[in-house]
Amino acid sequence: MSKLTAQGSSLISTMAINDNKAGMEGLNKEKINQIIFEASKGSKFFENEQKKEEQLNQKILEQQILISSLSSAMLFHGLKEADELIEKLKACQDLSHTIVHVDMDAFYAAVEMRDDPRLKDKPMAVGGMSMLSTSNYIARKYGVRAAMPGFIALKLCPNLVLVEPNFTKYTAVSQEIREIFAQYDPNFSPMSLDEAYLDLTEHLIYRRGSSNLCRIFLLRLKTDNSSIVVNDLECTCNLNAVLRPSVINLEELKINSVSSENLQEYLNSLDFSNFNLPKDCQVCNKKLPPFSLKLYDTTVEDAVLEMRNRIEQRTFLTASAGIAPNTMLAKVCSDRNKPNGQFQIHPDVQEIEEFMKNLPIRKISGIGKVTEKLLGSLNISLCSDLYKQRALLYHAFSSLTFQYFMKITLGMGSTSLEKDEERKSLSTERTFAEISDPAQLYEKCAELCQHLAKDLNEEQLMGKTVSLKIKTISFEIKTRSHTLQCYTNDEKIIFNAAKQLLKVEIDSVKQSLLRLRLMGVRMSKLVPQASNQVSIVSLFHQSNRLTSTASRTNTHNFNIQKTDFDEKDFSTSINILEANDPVLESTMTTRHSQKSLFQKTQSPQKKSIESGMKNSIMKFVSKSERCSDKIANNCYVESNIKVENNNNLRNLDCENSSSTSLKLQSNSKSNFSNAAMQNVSQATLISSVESKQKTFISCPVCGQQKFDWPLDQLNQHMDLCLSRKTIKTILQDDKNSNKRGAVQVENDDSLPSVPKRKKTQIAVDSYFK
DNA sequence: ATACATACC
DNA sequence: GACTGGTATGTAT
Repeated sequence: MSKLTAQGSSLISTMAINDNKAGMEGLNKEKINQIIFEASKGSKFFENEQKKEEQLNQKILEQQILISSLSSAMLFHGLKEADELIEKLKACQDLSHTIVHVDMDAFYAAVEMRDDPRLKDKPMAVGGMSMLSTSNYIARKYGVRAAMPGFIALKLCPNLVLVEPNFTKYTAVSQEIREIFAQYDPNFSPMSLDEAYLDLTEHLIYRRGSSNLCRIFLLRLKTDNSSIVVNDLECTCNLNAVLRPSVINLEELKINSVSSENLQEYLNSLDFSNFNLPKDCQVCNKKLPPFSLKLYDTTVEDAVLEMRNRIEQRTFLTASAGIAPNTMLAKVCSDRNKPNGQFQIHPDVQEIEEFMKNLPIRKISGIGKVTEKLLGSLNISLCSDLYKQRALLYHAFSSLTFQYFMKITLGMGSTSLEKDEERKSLSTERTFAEISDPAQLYEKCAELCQHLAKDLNEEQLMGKTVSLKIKTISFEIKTRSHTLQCYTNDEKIIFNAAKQLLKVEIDSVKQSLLRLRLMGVRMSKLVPQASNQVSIVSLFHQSNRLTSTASRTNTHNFNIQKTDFDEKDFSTSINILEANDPVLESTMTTRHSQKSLFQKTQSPQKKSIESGMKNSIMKFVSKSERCSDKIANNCYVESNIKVENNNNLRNLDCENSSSTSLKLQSNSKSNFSNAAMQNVSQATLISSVESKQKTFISCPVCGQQKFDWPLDQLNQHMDLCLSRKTIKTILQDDKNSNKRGAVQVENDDSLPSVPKRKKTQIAVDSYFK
C-alpha cells in the first residue's frame, strides 16, 4: 500500500501486478508496477480504473464507519453468532472424500511450446496485442501474465514472443486429458479446457483391491528431468494404448509372482529388447520410443502421480494437482507445487487448521482483488485473520458472505462434485473500434443477435430474458434487460428486444452520441428446446384425427402475431427486421459448439440421453425442489420421470385420449400461437383435442378437464398440481430417509467459491458401469 | 425483475 | 495505439 501511494496518487492498487500466480514469486514488483503505470496512465482505461478505485475506497470508508459505530455489545453479539455458526459448521465437516484438482501448467503456452520447440527457451505468451491468455514461465519472470494486454507485456519484456491462440488444438488436448480423468472419476467436473475436479473416493476403494498389474504404466525414457524429448522419427501416439496391453500380457504371470516390494526392481531389470514386441507403432508406423515400466502404489499420492504421468505421456504436457478433502482446499493445493507437482492436505482437522493459518485469503477461489482489499482494510490478509475478525465480519457482510468466510477459515468447502447443471445463460459480446452512428450500432446489435441465435439453436436452447450489454469508450459498462412473454431462440425476436433496449440507451444520451467500444447480447432464463417439436406438431394432427369433430390444425396456427415487446413502450423507427415465423422444426441431434476458451463442456453421457421433453420436466420439477437434498432425490425423480414420460408417449400412441392436455406458458389471443408452441419445451404434453376452434384440455396430473382452458390458468393449475401432488409424493420417501440437519450451511450451494454443478441427470446405473 | 459488481478461466 | 470473452452469482433496489 505505502509503496504504491508513495508514487503519487496515481498507481492503482487493484491494477498493480498480481504475483499470485505460480512462477511469479520474487519479482521486482516495484519496477514492473512502474512500467505498467507508465504504459497505462492517461488512457481511458486507466481513468476508469481510477474511478473504480475511488468507488472502492469509498466503500471501504463506509465500512470503516460502520465498524467504528459498533458497540461492544454488538461486537459481542457478532462473536457469539460467529462461534455458534462455527460450531455448527464443524459439526458437519466431512473429511471422508478425496477431492483432486488437476490443472495443466501454463496450458496454452505449453501446447504452443510443445509444437514449436523454438519457443522453448524464449519468453512467450499466447494472445495478441490487446490481451494475453497465458504466458510461459520464462515470461512470468518479467511480470508477463494472463489477462495482461500484449502491448504492456512487450514493455515489460521486449523479447516476448506473442503466439496467436489455437483453440482447436487446445480443445483436442483437453479431450485427451479428460479421457484420462474419466478413468479415475467418470463423474469428474471440468472447469475449463485445462482443469478439472475429481472425486477419487471411489477410485481409491477400487484401487486398494486392484492387482499390481492395473497399476503398471509405460513411461518414455527421459534424457533430462524436465520434459520428454521426442525426435521426429519417433512415434508420439498414446504409448500406453499402443503398447501397454502387449507388455502387460507378456509379463502377467511373472508380475503376479513377484512380491509388491520387489516388483519395481523387477520391472527395472527387464530388457525389452528380448521381448517380442513390435518395433514400430501400428498406428503411425513410426519407431516406438524406448520406455520403462513404473508401478504405482494404491495410495492417493500415487494415484494422482499416475494420472499426471499418464497425462504427460499422452500429451507431452505437465499437470499439477492438489489433493484434499474438499474442492476449496484441493484448488489451493494444486497451485502449491506448480508446475509439474502435487500437494496433499490429509483429512485431518489439525493439518487443515495448520494449513489455513498462514494461507493468504487471495489464494482462495472466490476472493479476488476487490474482496482482498476490502478485507485488507479490516486487517485481514490470512485465512486465520478471518477467524480473528469474525465479530466484525458478522456485521460488515451479508450472512451468506459471512458464512462463506467462516467456512474458509475452517478450511471447509464442497465435498461433492455436482455435475453438469444446464447452463443458465448464453451470450456473445464484441469489442470494436468506437461506433457511435446509430445505424451502425443497430447493425452491430443485429450481428450479435444473429450470433446468439445461432448458438442457442446449436445448443437447442430457448430463453426468455434478453440482456444488452454496452461499454462506452470510457469503459463504463451498462446492462439492460427485458423478459419476454415466452421462450425463444429466434434471431428476429431476440433482435427486436435487443434493438429496443439499445434504442432507449441511444435516446437517453440526447443531443449527443452513444459512443461504444463494446456491445453484447445475452439470453437467460433458458429452457431446452423441445427436441421433437415436429413430432409434437404431428401429434396434434394425430389427436385431431382421433376426434371426428376436430378442426384443422396446422403450423400456421402457431405463427406469432406480433412481437413480444409492447410497441407502446418501445416504439422505434428502426425496422430492420421484423419478428416472423420462428422455426418450428428442429432436429433430434444435440450439437456441441465450442464456446469460450474456458467454458466447461457438458459430459457426453448426459446430452445423448436427454430428450427435450424430459429435460423440461426435470427442469420444472427441480425448480420446486431446488434447495432440497440433491443426488438421491434426483436419481429417484429421474427414474420416475422416465416412466411417466414413457407413459405419456404410450398414451399418445394408443387411442386412450381420455387425459388430454397441454401445459403451456401463459399465452394470449390465438388458441395456440407459435410462441405457445415454443413453450412446449417446458410443457408436459399428453395430448390435445381441438373441436370447432375450441380446445378441450385436461390436466395431465389430476385429470381435471376444462373447455377452452386459458393457458395461463392451466399453467397455474398445473404448477399447483405438480408441486403439490407429484413432487410431494415422489419426494416423500426421500425426505424420510434423507433427514436434513438443522444446519442450513451444510449445503454449499450458495457460496461463491464452490464450483457449482447442480444435479446429476445421468441414470443411476451408469455410475456403476 | 433489473442493474451492477465481482470472480473465475 | 492498443486493456478480451463467456458464465455464474452475490448484492441492492
